[in-house]
Amino acid sequence: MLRKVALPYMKKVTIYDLAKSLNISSATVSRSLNNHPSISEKTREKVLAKAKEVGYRTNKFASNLSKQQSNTIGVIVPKLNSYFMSTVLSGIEKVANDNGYNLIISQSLESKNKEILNTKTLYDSGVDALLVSLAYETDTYDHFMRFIEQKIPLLFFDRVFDIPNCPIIVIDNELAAYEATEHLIQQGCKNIVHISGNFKRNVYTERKNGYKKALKEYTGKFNEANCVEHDLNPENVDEIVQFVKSSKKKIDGLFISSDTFAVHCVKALQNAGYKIPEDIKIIGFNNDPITMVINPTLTTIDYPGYKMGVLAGQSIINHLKGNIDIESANSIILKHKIITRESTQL
Amino acid sequence: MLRKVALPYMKKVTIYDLAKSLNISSATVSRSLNNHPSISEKTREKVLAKAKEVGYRTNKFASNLSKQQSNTIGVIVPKLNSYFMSTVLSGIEKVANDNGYNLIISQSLESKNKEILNTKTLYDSGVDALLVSLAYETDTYDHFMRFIEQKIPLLFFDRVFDIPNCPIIVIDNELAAYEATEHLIQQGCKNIVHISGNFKRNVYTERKNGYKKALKEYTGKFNEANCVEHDLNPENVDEIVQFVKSSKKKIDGLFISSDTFAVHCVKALQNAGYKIPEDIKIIGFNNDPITMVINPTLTTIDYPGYKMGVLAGQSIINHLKGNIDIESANSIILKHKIITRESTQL
DNA sequence: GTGAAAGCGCTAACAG
DNA sequence: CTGTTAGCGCTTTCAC
Repeated sequence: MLRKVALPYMKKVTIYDLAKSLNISSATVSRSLNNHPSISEKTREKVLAKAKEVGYRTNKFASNLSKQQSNTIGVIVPKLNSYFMSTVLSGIEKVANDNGYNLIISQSLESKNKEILNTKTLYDSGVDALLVSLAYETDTYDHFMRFIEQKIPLLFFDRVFDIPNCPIIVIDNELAAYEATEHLIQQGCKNIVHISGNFKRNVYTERKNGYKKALKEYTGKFNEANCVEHDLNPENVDEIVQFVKSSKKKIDGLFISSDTFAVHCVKALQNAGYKIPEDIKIIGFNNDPITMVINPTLTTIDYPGYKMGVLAGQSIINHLKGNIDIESANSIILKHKIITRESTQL
Repeated sequence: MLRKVALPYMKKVTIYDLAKSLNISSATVSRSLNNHPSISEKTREKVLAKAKEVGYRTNKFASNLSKQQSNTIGVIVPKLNSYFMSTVLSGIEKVANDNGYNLIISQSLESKNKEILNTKTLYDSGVDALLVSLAYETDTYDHFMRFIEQKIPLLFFDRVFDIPNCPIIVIDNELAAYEATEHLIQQGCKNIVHISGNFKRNVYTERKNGYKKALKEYTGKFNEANCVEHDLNPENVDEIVQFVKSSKKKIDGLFISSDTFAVHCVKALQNAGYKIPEDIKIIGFNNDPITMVINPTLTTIDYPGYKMGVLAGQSIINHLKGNIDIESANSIILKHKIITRESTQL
């Protein structure tokens, strides 16, 4: 049987109710509730006590409507369910919550269109600020201009755009990639292949650059064909095995831009008869927990997700609270760290 | 240099502006914008066109204040950054977004107090409905009563309470555990130990029951001491190794309530000289992707996280939209599936 | 230190 | 089909 759901019925208590029962004005109640300086300690306490007694809860909509701000922060991420992203989110949530902000989280699912939609929704929802990590596909930033025009703080993290005056939080991907490649070279690899994501995204191009730089510096040689742009989808891991197999020059090193994908590569290559690290040395990226339980354990780049989230949250909240050093806020570069494990060492 | 951040300056356009520039009333504008049936196609189009032209965006606060509803759904989860939870969230987000709902997500971090706080915040934020998966610690449900009293739809998923009239979405943990244990028995295990989380939580007690049931049915014996209550924190995996080592009767089977922890157990036991599955057979729970890349691949119970999220979202939205079969809505039990892999088979 | 009153932008009952 | 109008609950000048 289908029927309409009953609606709330318990009468909500408003500041007027409080005012009436205390014989004061609603304005005084409001001020007391908000710790306005020009209110006597006595009345404030009276109000607070009464409020507590009757279970008063402030109506955010009325308050937001009046104040024209929402105390919520919007977040757009490519995917919720990746170790890295959920860790970042966890950090953002922590500081947001500690500072009395709500979070509205949405995922672009790597689609530019969805990202644009998310952007609209969050704008309409009246978020006070927006935190975003870009979708694979996104190659323009018109949809963010609305926020910039309205001076709604906008911050990119990890997968970022370089928009003037728009702060970003990243790691030094180029340097990290340089170190990863350097490590492989030092381990004796003579033919290192780099497997990465969509080169539209800063993180992947920068890593490619680092890879290239290390190669040039150490060997003087760099072969564009050794940079594989891939969707990093585990289902397509066979393409990598094929690539390795069919290479004329024996491949003995793999620098892969994602731990999860790297781990699948390890598996697939082992199944194809390759020994890791004897035949091929492999280094991943992210320091996903998975890297420690696989066999062999995976050398990787530690990438501080939680910290990135915390910093993103803090920066934007500082910004919102108005106390920010504008000059220095434009970008934060977090430290990464190479973690050497069995997959690159004999 | 520190200074206040500039505030928005672009004039917002309201329905009054639209009304004026079209020489109609604001009510008509409002109706047009909301596709009210009793509005002529002509005016509606006129309004919509104008709205688009001037970049009108509805003010949610005013609308919510007036309608007394927010179009947002609150979610409380123990942790954002677990494979399972982020997958569930991904599912919830998908349907919420498709149906024009926003999501406010918060994490309890397994703490009852934080959960209570989250509960308050979300209530104050005026969520239309609440989706929750309980913290480890939570053992009372007073903090949810507010929602029930106010008839704000409340739904639990995965880690649930049995509150009258409160729908839940779960899997049949007992049956799943039964099957897991049965599988180990059939593989020849004579002394199976169960390692699980806090037995306060339904998911863990139910699994324990299933384990017990299978043992009783097949062997007639059940030993309480073989049920290990553990925090499932990888850092404490040594405790398990110790437990196994010091057992008088040789342990040859392990049913572990969490894949991530199981994987760490596999590693630690291997390091301690045990062969998996030769010495000890191990089965996990969740079908986390990690199970497929570890060596040996881990037998586990497939646990449909994304689907759970989608269903949770759909149920609650159906509820909100008023078209729900109240009688049948009280619980949804999703199908699980045992996935046998190398860790339990010779 | 406190009160009166004018909004904030939208919705919905009522009237026509 | 459209307009008038009274809120929704809170904030914030402007007086006193």
